[in-house]
Amino acid sequence: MSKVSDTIEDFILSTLGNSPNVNLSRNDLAQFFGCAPSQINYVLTTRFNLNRGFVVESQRGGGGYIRLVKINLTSDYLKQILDTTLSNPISYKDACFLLDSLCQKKILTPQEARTLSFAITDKALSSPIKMEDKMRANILKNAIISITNNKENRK
Amino acid sequence: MSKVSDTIEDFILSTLGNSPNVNLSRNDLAQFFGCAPSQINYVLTTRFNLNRGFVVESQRGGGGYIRLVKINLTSDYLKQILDTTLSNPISYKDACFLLDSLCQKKILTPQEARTLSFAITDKALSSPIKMEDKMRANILKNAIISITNNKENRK
DNA sequence: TATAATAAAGGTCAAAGAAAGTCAAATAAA
DNA sequence: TTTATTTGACTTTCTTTGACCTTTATTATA
Repeated sequence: MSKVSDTIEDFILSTLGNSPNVNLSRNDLAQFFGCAPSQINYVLTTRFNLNRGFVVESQRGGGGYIRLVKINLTSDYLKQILDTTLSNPISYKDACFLLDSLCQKKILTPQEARTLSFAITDKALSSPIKMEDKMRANILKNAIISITNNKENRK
Repeated sequence: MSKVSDTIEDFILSTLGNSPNVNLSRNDLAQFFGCAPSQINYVLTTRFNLNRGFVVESQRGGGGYIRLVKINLTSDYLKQILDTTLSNPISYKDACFLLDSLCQKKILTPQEARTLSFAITDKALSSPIKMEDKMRANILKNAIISITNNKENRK
């Protein structure tokens, strides 16, 4: 019983294809999937956020739209991620999406991303005091800095 | 009078069959066996834990699920390491030596070892309560199991 | 033409619903 | 008696829905 949100996500991803952006209509999508319009917003905020490498623009009123842009500013993007996302606790799921997007932006190799994803599961970080998310952010921040720095030095 | 937990375990094992993973619904299982949902968790933690070669993933909320992944450690050497060295706290230095030796034994690739070494520095693990060594052991244990298992599955 | 009303988008937020997780008490088995 | 199992109340997480809000474009009117 696949979730509607997942279906919508897949649909948007497929309409996006390889192009760097796409325009959508919130109402049309909601109509098409027989859901509340606000569910489209839910999908956008949970699936197409900065962590996952997307920016959402929109316009209200007649002829309004929602525009999805895939971001690709590698070094600025990375700086931003380190300063924001990874300066706060982060859940395993969000961390995986982040790793994935860093991978697509060639900041990490798929193998590095995969290895890190294994190093930061809740189980791996299980601690008597509840701070897995905090540890995870810290580990990723340090690891990513080390990895990218290492690549720089090899050039 | 065979225990319900054993019956559930058998059932899960048979639905798993030879495939490396399976998706389950906690509520459906509980309903089917006429037991409390939490008993499913009991079965999972007692019968499908890391020691017995399983990893459990799950998702709550609408469309939630429980996913069982079977791991298989081929190397006896690795088994031993996980049961001894990595069942105790380990310093950064010792961890690096261990990663190196796993590398020489082709259990990890150099890149994997390097990535992990970045994930387990004292800085990455810095915690208000002194337990870096313990965290480090745990992270390595879980990451190495995942990595090696993943290689198996790709064969 | 300038302005006011209306329509046509999209946005927000909180409540309800749908799973799974935790933990401790009660019970059963060894 | 000790250990393992079973149960249920309570919690957390994720999804879905709907009522109400804001912004923008278009249309009607003075």
